[in-house]
Formats: sequence, C-alpha cells, structure tokens
Amino acid sequence: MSQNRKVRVRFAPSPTGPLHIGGVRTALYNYLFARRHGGDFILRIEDTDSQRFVPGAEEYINEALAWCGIKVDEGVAEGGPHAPYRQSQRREIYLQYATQLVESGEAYYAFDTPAELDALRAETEARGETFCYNYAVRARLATSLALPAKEVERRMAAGEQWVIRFRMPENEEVTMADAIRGEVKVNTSTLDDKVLYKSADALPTYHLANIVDDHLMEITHVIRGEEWLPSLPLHYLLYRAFGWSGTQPEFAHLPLLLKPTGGGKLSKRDGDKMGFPVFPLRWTSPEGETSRGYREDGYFPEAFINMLALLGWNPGTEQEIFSMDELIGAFSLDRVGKAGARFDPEKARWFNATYLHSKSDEELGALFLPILREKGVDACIFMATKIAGLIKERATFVGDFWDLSSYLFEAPSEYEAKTVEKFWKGENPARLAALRGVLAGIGDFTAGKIEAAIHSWIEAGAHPMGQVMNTLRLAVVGASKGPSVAAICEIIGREGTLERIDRALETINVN
RNA sequence: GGCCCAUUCGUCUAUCGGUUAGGACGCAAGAUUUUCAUUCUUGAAAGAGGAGUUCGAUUCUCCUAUGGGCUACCA
Repeated sequence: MSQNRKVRVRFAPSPTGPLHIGGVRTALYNYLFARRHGGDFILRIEDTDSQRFVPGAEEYINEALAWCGIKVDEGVAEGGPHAPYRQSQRREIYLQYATQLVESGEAYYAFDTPAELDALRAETEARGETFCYNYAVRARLATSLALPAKEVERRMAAGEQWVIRFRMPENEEVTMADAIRGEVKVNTSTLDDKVLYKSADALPTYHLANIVDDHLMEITHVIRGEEWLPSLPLHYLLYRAFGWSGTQPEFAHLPLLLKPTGGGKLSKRDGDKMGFPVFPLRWTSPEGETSRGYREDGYFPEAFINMLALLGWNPGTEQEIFSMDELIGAFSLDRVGKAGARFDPEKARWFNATYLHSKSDEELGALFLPILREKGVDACIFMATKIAGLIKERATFVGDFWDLSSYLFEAPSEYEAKTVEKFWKGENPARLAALRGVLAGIGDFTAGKIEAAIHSWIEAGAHPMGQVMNTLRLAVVGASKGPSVAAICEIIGREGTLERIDRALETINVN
C-alpha cells in the first residue's frame, strides 16, 4: 500500500483535557516508529468538537510531549508544509470533501433533528430491536435520498440544519488489516450511516476530518488506541469512496491501558482515587480541580518513558532499561502485545529508583540543593552532592532525600525506642563517653580519619564493634538508619557530633 | 442487547508444535553490611474451561466462560 513512501505518522489528540498516560504511550509508540524508520512525527489537534474544547489543553499536550523528550516534526507549534495542523482552522477543506461524497452518491444530506432521532431510537428499542441508522431506515427519513431535489434545496435555503451522512453499503464483508491483530472482518450491515459533517457548527466529525487530513498530510501509518478499531471499517470505506485506497495508511490498534485493579480502561479519575498520577504533568482544570503529574511527583522523564514503553511492548530480550535512543533502535510494531495492560504503579516507582541510582552524585546534588535551601539549610553544591551520594541508594525520588538526610541538619529530638532498648545498655553508654574523647582528639575531622580512629580505639580496648558503632549511631542519628556513621559525623562536624553525644548521654540516661 | 478485540505466575511479559514454561516488579528467606537501605543468592507463584487437528499442544481450529472496547450531529 505505501511501501515506497516516506514514513509519516501522526499523534492526533483532541484538546478536551490533559493527555493521560495512555495517550502519552500512543504518542511515544508513534514517535519511536517514526524515528526507527527515519520518518516524520506529526502532531495534529483534533478540535472538531466545539462543545468539549478545554482551554489550556493544547498547551498541556505540547508541554507534556516536550517533557517526555518526544520531538514533534510538524505540528501546531512547529508549523510545516501541511499547516494548519489544527482542524478547526481547516473547516472549508472538510466541507468540500464531504460535498464531493454527496455528489458521487457515497453520502447524503439528512435533516432529522437530534430529538427526532432520540425518539426513533427509543421507539425501536421499546420494541426490543437494535436501532441502526442504515439502509433499512434511511429511506423513511428526511434525507436527500428520499426527498425531491427541490425540497432539499428549499430546506437548506430556509436555514434548516442538516448533516452529511455516509451511505453505508448493505451486506458487504469488509476485510481489514491491522499490524497488531492481523485480519479483521466486519459486515457493513451491522454498521450505521455515520455523520460526517454537521451544518450546526460547520465542522466535520472525527471520521471525516481524520481520513481527509491523514490523506492530505500523507500519513503512512496510523497507530492509535484500540477504541478506534470498531470504526476501522468506516475508515476503509471512506478511503475507497474518495478513491484513495492506493495510498491508504497501514493501521495498528494499540491495546488499552487498564486500571491497576482491573475493570476498565485507565481513566482520568483513577489517579487521585488510587494514589498515583495518570497524567504526565500536573493539571488544573478550568474549574480549579488539580490532578497530580509524574513530573511534579518527582519522576524522571526517562524513567517514565521507559516504563510506558514496556507497557504493551517488549524487545523480546531480557533488557528492561532503555534510553530513548535504544527504544528507537529496538521498537517494532510486531512486538506490541494484543491484550490490554494493567498499569502497575509499583513498577513505575522501581523504574524511577533504578534511574535515580544510576545518576551521578553531581547531577543529584544539583537537584537536591534547592530543596535544602527551601528547608532553610545554608548548603553549598559540594555539600548537596556529597549527601546525595551518601543516600541515593535509599531513595526512589529526589524528593525522598530530605527525609533521608534531615538528621544531618537537625539533632535528634527523640530516640527510637527499639534501638534504645537494643543498644543503650551494659557498658555501651560508658563506651560512648570514652569514644567522645577519641573523637574530640582527632586532628582532621574527615570520614576516613574518624573511622580509623574509632577502629583503632576499638581494637586497643577490644570493644565489640557492633555495640560501639550502633550506640554512636543512636546518639548521632537517633535511630538505626543511614549511611556510614563516620560519614555522618564528618558532615555534622566535630562540634555537632560531640554535642549530640553529650545530649544522648544526658537524656537517654534520664529515662 | 448488537458488533469487534482479547485471555501464560498477583502485575508486566518471553515462548512463533517437542522447554525442568524463561525474565522483571512485588512478596518470602538467606548472605553481605557497624544500622537502614543498596547489592547478591534462593524460594513460592502461570498456560480460563471443553472439544478437536496432530505422534505431540501454552502455541493451530471451534465452542463456552471471563475481561475489555465500540454502539452520539464525542474523540
């Protein structure tokens, strides 16, 4: 069908709200496919539903894709040879094509009002039948098929509202190809005469706009969500009606992303309900409702993308960590799964932790510094970097760093009961008092020197290492946690360390 | 209701007729560690059910069940 054309794919969201992670994954697969084949990735805004337009949604989409590292070649913000890329700005184009279909007999004008249709639908269902606006009913309705041409003209001239409907063929088996599912067959008798264009807002519906734009923009592969599979026969038939079957794109329908609990596709509301973000970026609706985002929750975009890529696709190897470039090199549609994938927030966290652990201390320090400052700590980048290196293995997010290191800046106000019970006994308090003297006498208060001094004191006195170290840790940290106690002492400094020891000796003994 | 799609450990998945059904997350145990965490090792854990086809089915076909999607002058 389109073997020799340059690969061109599009991501075509409608600006009815923020993009959720299912949409981001669709965009990602399109992007990976385009890059893999040296093609173009186009962003088209499908704003043909004037009722559901949400201000800010388009900006959100642009920002989200940029955060994810998905670069748009042609689109609303970037421009391109097929501009405009916003469907509301292409109205005349659609009317022209819709009219062409009426003239060739593939479509027709219909004058029935929504109220009339509702009544007809209710009436049919009351009889226990399934309502379908097709060959069987259209002859009885007010359409250009049944009405005399003069009457059609009269109604239109009188300003009556009309729509253009596709004339769905009767009893024809449509055989379609899907890159992920293989062959899919549907009989046209189960389909209805879909509305293609409505005079009320002078806008096309999705189906018409989509086919016309994909054709005009020379799209070679349509990669979209599975929810579009039921309308694939209509789309095939539209290509045929326009005489474009020769350059019809190939189709791939992606399995849906499901709720972690099962029971339906992931929806915009699930996030706050289940305690994880469903949006890439934080979103505040025009009504003022805020939903959390992966970015604001502290996810690295690389980790987020890596996680999404593997939700429904796999490389066939055991590799799980992929950079964007590696994904581009490995991606193929035939390794996309057929079944819906349940989203697992735990695995998302694991991906972020893995990425965080692999980052350099310097990079993490730079991210940690503003947090320290915000907490009122007068730290420098060297200090932030040093601490980041000490605690990163324990963190999932940079946002965890403060909780994992706050004891470096604030002396313990209380001591963990379990640890007190375990170590504040026997000779340990006395040993700590003795150790205080050792620490006070160290020349250069650095981790290496501190550790060496403690060790030689332990050896000389034949003290039990575990008891000594943990008692010191209890005094300095207040709990049984954290990196090497010597490293902690260095950061706290001699004065701070000695103060904390004194304080422990006083307060813990009292109770 | 109608039409369409799907179905391997709890979850994401590998397997393209012959495997002790592999990996990852999570979970459990152990080792390492001055603590916590990391890391490492080990373990528990799966082919929805029923018919066929075949020497042989997780793999192919059909039926059933279950899950999901669509069924708007929404996308």
